[in-house]
Amino acid sequence: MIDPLLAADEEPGLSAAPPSYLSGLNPEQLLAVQTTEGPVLVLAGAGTGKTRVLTSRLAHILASGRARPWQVLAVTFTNRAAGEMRERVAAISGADAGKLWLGTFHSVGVRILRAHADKVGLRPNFTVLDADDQLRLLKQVMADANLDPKRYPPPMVLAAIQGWKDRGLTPDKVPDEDDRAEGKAIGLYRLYQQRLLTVNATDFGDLLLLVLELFTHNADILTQYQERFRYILVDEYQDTNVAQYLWLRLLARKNGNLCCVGDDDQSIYSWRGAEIDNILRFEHDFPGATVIRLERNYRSTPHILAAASGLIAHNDGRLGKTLMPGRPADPGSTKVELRGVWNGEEEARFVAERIAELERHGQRLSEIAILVRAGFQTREFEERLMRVGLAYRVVGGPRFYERQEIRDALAYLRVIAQSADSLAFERIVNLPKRGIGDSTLQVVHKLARAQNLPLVDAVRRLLDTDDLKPRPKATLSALLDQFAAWAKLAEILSPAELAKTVLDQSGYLAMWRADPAPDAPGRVDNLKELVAALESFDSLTAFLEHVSLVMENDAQAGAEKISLMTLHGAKGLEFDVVFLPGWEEGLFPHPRALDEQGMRGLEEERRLAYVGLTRARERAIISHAAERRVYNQWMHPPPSRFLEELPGEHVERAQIRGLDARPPGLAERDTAWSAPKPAKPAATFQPGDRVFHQKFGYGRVLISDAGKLDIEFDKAGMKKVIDSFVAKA
DNA sequence: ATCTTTCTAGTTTTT
DNA sequence: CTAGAAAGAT
Repeated sequence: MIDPLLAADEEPGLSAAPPSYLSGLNPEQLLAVQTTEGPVLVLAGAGTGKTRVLTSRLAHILASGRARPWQVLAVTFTNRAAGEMRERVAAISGADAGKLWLGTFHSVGVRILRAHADKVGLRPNFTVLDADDQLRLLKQVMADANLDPKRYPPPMVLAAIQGWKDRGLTPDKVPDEDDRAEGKAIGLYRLYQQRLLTVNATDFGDLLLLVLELFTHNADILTQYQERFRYILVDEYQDTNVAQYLWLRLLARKNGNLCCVGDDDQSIYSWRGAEIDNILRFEHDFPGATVIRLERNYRSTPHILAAASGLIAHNDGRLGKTLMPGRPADPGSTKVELRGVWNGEEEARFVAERIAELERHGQRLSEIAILVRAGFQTREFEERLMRVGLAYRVVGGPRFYERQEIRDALAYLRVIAQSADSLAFERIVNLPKRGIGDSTLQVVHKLARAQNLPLVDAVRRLLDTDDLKPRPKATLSALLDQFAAWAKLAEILSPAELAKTVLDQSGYLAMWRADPAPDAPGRVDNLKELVAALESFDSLTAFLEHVSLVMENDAQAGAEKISLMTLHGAKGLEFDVVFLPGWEEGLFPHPRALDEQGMRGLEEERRLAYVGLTRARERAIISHAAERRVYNQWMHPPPSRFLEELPGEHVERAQIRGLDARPPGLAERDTAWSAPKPAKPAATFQPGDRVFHQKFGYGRVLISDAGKLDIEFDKAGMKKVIDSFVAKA
């Protein structure tokens, strides 16, 4: 309901005081909240109160009676952001925030798609496949097409398909010259889409692409949504891809009330198809747009702000914002701290010691974060923190729903909810072991492919023939009966009860109980946890959708623990103290980003560094190691080029040394030099030995003759090498 | 059909 | 190094 008093506030002269949700906003923020009509681009620098503006704007639109909750579409980038926004809008404007169309692009997409599934060839209970299933499906399609996966690596083909989907391209719209895998990829894309429809499933990209298709081919449906959504809000606009842009354009075409909030300096998802041009071109795409800049930063100390600004200034192609300190300079505030260490181990020790020290001075652990470039870097810190007894949590680490036993259990539920889900069926058809092996499945696959059937249907038909051997046939027949029985049970049991029954009767739980492996009990526990998680859902489909779209891992949020996460994962968060380890060439900027994207890649890495720095309120502590072991290989990376780009007057080197001198701490810690890596024993090599060479990588010895080796290297081919240059692998 | 061994290839970020 | 696939053994 609209509060008439609040609505009256909009009438000039009648209002006694501005509504409470407007108080405390600075002039730019206020403008961003109150400019409700027409296209608006809000360029919100880090820490400038973006979330506040978004929620106030939503509240304002609702409270002023401009729209009812279900007439507002608000899309965010993460589920976390969506949840937070819903909560805050509810707190400000009271009722009905639950009726807002508020969620990620993908969750809004799936909602629309389920309502009109028939229009795109799906049934409403379609499954959303995760990355793993996508790849398996593509591998099957490629096998059917007799394509050698060695020659055309499935992950590359899948990446191409995803890239096309991100750009809103269906198979027939992909230009021939964009084809990959020697002209095979477009055809595979088409077959892959066909197979998805057959098994009544979509992948992530489809949640955007198919909605786009739905809208462009059904003018009436498009109109319906255009009229419904009177106001559209988009968060993190810099990370939208082309498909999402086209989506928004279609939906906003009618009334034009599109407000996009973003920061071009924080665009870090180009590898996922994000198109930074979307935000750079907004004024061009939406003529007459109002552009509002939020440049007053209330989060970080002036030193941190200046360091981050100085760094990002090295990027070209920015819209240009200048972050101004919104809080007074505190004479006691520290500069950005920079620390060189000997190796990764010492880095972890340094960070842990520093944290312990801060904690002694009253710093809360929940306000400390260690932000790394790549997931594997967390391990060293975990080990150290565990050893010294500092509580931590890894945010976005291995996800609960991605564990093997959970995926297996989910596969059972998926088949029950949607029998055509062939990927799920295949996963559990022989789990626990039922004697259904390759040869049997081969027969099933052949029929399924020939007739374009889901696997279950293919099995059902084969039961009437003699194409299957008697024993597997009987087993499959029993299994299908079991599935039918469970499907019936699903109608009367709660999802949690159903899951319990299925895990029991299928023998899946018993399988793990009987497993002597040390991790088996943990898996049984996880399965119990899964059942517990199911209890808060009243429909199986709702739960499965939650699993596929909401990959959150926020169970322990708020606990008094250090947060350990990737830089990507930290976007949108803030902490008192932020550690930024691993600022070395070869790690950060990540060479792969450079290889694939060149200058653009470097700029994105720099933005990532910027995001990292601007997470910090009080302290940012950067470190780099002189020596690091990566995959069994010692690297001696120079410090990251980003270090030189930080403005010197806002940075404090912990110990004064030249950037490329030996790392500090070395002279004091003579152990580091006097006991370097154990001296290489003069190893002798036999033909057939696996060896490692600093330059040529791994290889195999073919001939060994008086210290001279002929080696066939995996990558570099045949080389003659002196034996002291290689080590046993 | 399933278990065991051998080999190879891939190593970032995530809705 | 390690996961996953292929090949070989039971």
